[in-house]
Amino acid sequence: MSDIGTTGQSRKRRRKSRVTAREVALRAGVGTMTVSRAFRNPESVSSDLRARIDEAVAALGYVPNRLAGGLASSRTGTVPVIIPSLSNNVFPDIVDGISGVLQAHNLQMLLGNTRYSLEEEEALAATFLSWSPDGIIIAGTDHTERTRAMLASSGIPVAEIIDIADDPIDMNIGFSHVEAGKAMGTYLLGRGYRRIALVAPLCPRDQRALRRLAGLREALAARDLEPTAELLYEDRSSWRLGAEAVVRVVAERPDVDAVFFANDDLAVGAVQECSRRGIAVPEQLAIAGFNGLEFASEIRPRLTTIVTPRREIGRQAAEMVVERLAGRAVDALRRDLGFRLLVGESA
Amino acid sequence: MSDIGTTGQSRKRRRKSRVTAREVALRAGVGTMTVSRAFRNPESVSSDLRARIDEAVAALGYVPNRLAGGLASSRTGTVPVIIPSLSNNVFPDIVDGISGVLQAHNLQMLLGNTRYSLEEEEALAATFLSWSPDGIIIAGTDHTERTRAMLASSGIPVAEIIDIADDPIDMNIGFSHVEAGKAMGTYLLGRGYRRIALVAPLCPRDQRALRRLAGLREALAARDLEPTAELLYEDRSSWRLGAEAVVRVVAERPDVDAVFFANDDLAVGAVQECSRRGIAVPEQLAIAGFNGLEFASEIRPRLTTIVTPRREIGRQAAEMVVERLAGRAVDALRRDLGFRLLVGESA
DNA sequence: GTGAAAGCGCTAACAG
DNA sequence: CTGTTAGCGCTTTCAC
Repeated sequence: MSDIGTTGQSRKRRRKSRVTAREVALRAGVGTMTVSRAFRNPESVSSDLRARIDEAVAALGYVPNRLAGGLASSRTGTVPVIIPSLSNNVFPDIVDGISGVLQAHNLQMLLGNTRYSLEEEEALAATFLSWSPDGIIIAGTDHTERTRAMLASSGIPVAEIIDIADDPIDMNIGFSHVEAGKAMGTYLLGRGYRRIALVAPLCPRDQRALRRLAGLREALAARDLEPTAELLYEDRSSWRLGAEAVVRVVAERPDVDAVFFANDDLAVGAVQECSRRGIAVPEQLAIAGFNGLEFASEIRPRLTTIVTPRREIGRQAAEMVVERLAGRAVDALRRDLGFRLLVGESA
Repeated sequence: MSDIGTTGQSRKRRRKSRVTAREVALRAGVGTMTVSRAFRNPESVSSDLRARIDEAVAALGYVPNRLAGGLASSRTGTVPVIIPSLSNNVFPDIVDGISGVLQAHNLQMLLGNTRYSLEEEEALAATFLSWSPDGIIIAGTDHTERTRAMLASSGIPVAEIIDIADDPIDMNIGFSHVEAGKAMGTYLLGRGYRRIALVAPLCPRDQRALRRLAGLREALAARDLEPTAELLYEDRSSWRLGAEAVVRVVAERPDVDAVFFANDDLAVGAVQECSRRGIAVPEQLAIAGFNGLEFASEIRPRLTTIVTPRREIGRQAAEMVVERLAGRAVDALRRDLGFRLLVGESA
């Protein structure tokens, strides 16, 4: 309607119909079916025809239309991955693990970002499902009812990752955030800390972070203790936020002897701020983090934290999906990969 | 073929054909066309029919098949984004900028990761194009011939981002990495440093990092100087790598008075290592980074670095694509967003 | 405002 | 190993 011919920059709205398999077939003097086969299973076509097809494909610049292929075969070779965030360093690791496996099996990964919103997650799930994916990997085990229903009735392999649930939709691989929090709590108590503060982001929902806190509280409760202070932030976790948080904690509750941060970003920011303010870590204040990101061991004092098997979670989740797609049964539908306490010098 | 009926976990290979628009139409007592319209432009359907359709959709759990829709309309509402890495903190910022805009315009972002390989980039481009995207955003301006050809002939809006080129495929938005490197070089020279070492990752190719070095070399050359040392690493950049690099530089060339790291990760690792080894920064050794990531200003001494307009690049790139799709001409096809020297205490 | 017909480009299923 | 026949489920186009 508003093509600006003169500049040449406004391309034709109606994309010039691409080269089709039939054109290739005509040029190569074969049937379209043979072209189709040559693409998906070259061995199933005689080398003679294959050569002629290859020539035609190259000459015409043919690119198969996957929409048509998907519509006809109802297999698209795509596996959407739905995660809450990209900036959180935790997810790139997971995604890397996933993409390596998928790529090796000629599956295309589609990435969706929920920004920690269950509503956006639901919208993403619906959109992705409307693309007829072969399988789907989704972070977390907390979803809206509709999301669960859609995924459950989709008929494709669904892998929920990072957290573990009692009633997964289908496959589930991760570790218990409650147990991890408890482990850290037990460790801190074992080191003699008693007045422990908790700091976590309250992203509209980061249920997992909250579960870690719950676990820590459990550990305290087992000794008839409770957190000396709790700080929940709305903002996205960052070093700066951790720095601010530790300052607030110390100001409001000078008696606190240890702070558990729900993630390493916060914790590292706090450690740095302490060193700037001359607060001795861990003598005056112990600091613990969560995730075991690279930089946690690069600062001094090294951060005491929980290392999570992120890449492995991604790898195994993708493999489970791949196995299913291959028609093979998956031996363990629910896998708890655990975690590891990494004792640094900060707590 | 190998359905394992007993466990129930091996779903039917042939997914039970989903609810179609016709079933909805039958139930609502309308034509399929009306169902289609009700979905895409509710206002164009009488409220009476719309209500009946809504009821049927809800009752049947109808989800439109986008493959069929895309095939028929040749518009899919998708915009693939091809980037070299996710773990590099630079890209999440860009992707965030992009996704915000796309989401607001009901476009779906598809993310592809090249791992800094032009071959993988080519494969990704081909795959994505085979999904009939509405537009495409791709990091960098260095591509294989075939990638360029495919993108150029695709007929859709193509935005190359982060770097700027003399002959972009279509739209181009970013900043000059050469100029940025030069700016840093000029700054370091202005501060009196003369024996400057360069450290960069030699990811099978991170042309942009190399261009930053080239720019710095230019600045030196303008004063008849050249780098005192150059260290190129194959591995992925990390704090650890930066720490190792600075140790090597100091060991091999104790006369070096400043080190330019091609990214902040390396630089921060180096600063930390120096503080551990008692090397005074910047008195004994000045350190400069590149990108302006959050943590660069959270360590002490604060890192001197170049802040790049990552989010803005993503935002504008997406907007350009959106404008094009709306049929409007884009005023500036090539945009240099510049960069900003952030002077910290490290150099 | 609504519907009927005719594909979009590919692949499943069969026949040869 | 190769070709033919039918669609996949939607949207375009054009009547009504």
